Amino acid sequence: MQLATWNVNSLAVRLPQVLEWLTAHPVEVLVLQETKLTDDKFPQAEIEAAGYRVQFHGQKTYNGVALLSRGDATDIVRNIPGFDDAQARVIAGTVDGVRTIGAYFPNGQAPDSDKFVYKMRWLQALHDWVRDELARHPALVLMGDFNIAPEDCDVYDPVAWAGQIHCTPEERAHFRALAGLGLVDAFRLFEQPPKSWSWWDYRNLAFRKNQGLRIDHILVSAALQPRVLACTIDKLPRKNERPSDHAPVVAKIAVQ
DNA sequence: ATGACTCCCAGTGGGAGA
Repeated sequence: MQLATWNVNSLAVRLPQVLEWLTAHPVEVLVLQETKLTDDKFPQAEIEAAGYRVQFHGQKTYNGVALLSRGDATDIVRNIPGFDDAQARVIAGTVDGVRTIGAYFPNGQAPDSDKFVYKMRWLQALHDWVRDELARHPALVLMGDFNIAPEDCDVYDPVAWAGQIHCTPEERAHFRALAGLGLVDAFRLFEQPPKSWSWWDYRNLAFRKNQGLRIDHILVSAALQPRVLACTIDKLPRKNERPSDHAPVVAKIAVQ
């Protein structure tokens, strides 16, 4: 089975691209971030017409997440239980025996900002919740827009980005803490082309110059790791006429 | 270079994203 994550930066704008991508890549699971739609405006009928079930959790203007699946998704959770949050950032469900968590991690804006403080609180709450989820569901995938570049090799200019948002030691420590729960970065299980990014700034011809960051990730639990067959970033949608600034990340997992 | 682009809600500009 294939699972994918994609920050679409407005599903209202990107729905045609998502449907086109699903036709070419009929993955079993796709989680979306930054849908930017309240639930009453979510394009449920169009997605179901494409052969997917869908769960969603959105709000006006910002954030918003969705879980698309071929099979039934059960035990749906919206946002982090016990963490009071006005922002719609998490959707989880169990599909084909795999506990699937789709998340839009806070951006954090700048290390000295209130938004960074929120990002740290959110990361701690996510960590504690995922630890509990793993105890209940050994086969687990945590994927989405992490807004963290875990290593310098995930940054096109690590010197310029040193200490900047997405690259601070605090954010990277949180990423390692998630790994410490027994989760592994599926992308790094395989040899990858150097300068592999999942996001490129809209500005300054960044995509054409391949100046980007790898901040969208698929983390798999230890129980699932032996079943991971591949993990790739699909740059093609970034070449569309009106692209999201993020590209989809796809993992292939052997069916038991 | 406190920029650049895109989205949203707004309303002929500004916040946020990363």
